[in-house]
Amino acid sequence: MRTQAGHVDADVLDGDVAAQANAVRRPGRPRSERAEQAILDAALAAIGDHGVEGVRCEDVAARAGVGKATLYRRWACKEDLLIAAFASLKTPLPRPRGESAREDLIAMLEVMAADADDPRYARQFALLHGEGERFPRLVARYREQVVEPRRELIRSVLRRGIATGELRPDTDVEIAMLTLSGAVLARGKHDTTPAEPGFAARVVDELLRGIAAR
Amino acid sequence: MRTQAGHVDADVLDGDVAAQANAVRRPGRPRSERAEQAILDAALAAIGDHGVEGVRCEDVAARAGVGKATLYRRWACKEDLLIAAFASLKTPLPRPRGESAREDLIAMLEVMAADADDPRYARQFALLHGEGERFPRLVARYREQVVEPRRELIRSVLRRGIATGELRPDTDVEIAMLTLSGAVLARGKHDTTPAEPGFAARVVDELLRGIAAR
DNA sequence: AGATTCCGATACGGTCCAGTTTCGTATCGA
DNA sequence: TCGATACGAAACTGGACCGTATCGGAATCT
Repeated sequence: MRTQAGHVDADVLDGDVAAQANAVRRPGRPRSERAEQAILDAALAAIGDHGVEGVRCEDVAARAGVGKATLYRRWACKEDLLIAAFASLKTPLPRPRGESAREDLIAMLEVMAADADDPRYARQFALLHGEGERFPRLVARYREQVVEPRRELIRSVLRRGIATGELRPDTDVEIAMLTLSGAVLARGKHDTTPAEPGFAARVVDELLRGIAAR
Repeated sequence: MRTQAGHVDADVLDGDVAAQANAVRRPGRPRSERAEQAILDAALAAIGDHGVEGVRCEDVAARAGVGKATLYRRWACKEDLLIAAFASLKTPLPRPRGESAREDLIAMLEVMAADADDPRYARQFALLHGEGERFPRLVARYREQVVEPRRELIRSVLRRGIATGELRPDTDVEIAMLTLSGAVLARGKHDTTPAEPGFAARVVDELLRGIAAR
């Protein structure tokens, strides 16, 4: 029993909402909302600098200008903190405008490519490729809340394109989705491809028209 | 000065070759070749189980049925051991048969997809996505010796296909390469796509003919 | 035989770091 | 003002793990 009274697991998921809904105000000095946000921001910065495994709670507290106790009063362990930090990093996906599959896909990939260039996100990719052993709940949550929604959005755009006749009816949606998102993943930050401008459009167009002659 | 006499850095890269070339036989009991191989195998198994960061030298020695001293007599530090372990894991890439770009690409992707399903390899992907901070030399070596050769091979197949007229002359080789290898990367082990049979062929074909209607 | 180097096993020192505790102080409701 | 809780700072505990040292014994050379 590590969490204190009033701090149940749900707080990890959406602490602010639960805190406000929980109208029974506790006596004593209220927790600093500023500190809370500073900790989450510091955690994200630390992830960006040292990777998920490399985050040190002491460092996070120092960056946030906060004592470690303040941190552990809110989250029971490191993984809970990381989960909350990722949850606080909201990336609104572009709503497909629905006019053309091509444009929607380009918009999607542009957002994903921009995210991949943000170190706070780039580190998260490692979670899916072996690093996540120490934080299984974090990995599961990341997949549910970040990876899968994006994939499903791409799938839906592809399906709509098939329905409207813009795309071939025999398109393998799953393969096309993996091809598109994989290109962004493979580009990464690490090699000689620094933030090319038309990257997303070129990927989409190359897949759309195919590279076979004729 | 940690390495012993006769053990220079080159040994880390290709210990066996250097040992045989170094014909000056040292007095005393020779090092066990069996132990050496057992350690490398154990290291690869440990990487597969716990990831690059999760490998414990103590565990590697135990798996190999070897004392830790035997391990440190050969490699000065953990990173050197990991480098040697990766180096010992040779994956012969298929020689492009050159008859058709399509077949060569499929063969390439099949090998890469099979590797991605091997936990000993799968963990390595994490190196490229943030985990490698602690082992910079390992990351550099992995990129040089594993990632780049594969990419270049794909590029060369694409270029040849353009030259023979099988592929469109205005194909963006880099984009196509990222798309193909990215699909393998994105598939990963982690989601609901367990070792599908025709995966590689479907990726290649979808890119070749395009998904746009008409 | 004797010197030398290796072997597996085990104990040890040192560092890093998650999580706890303590302390003096600040902020709330009553 | 009083009780309760929060705050930052810092000390502390305990475990994990890298790398070293030491041991008795084995293999190989001269």
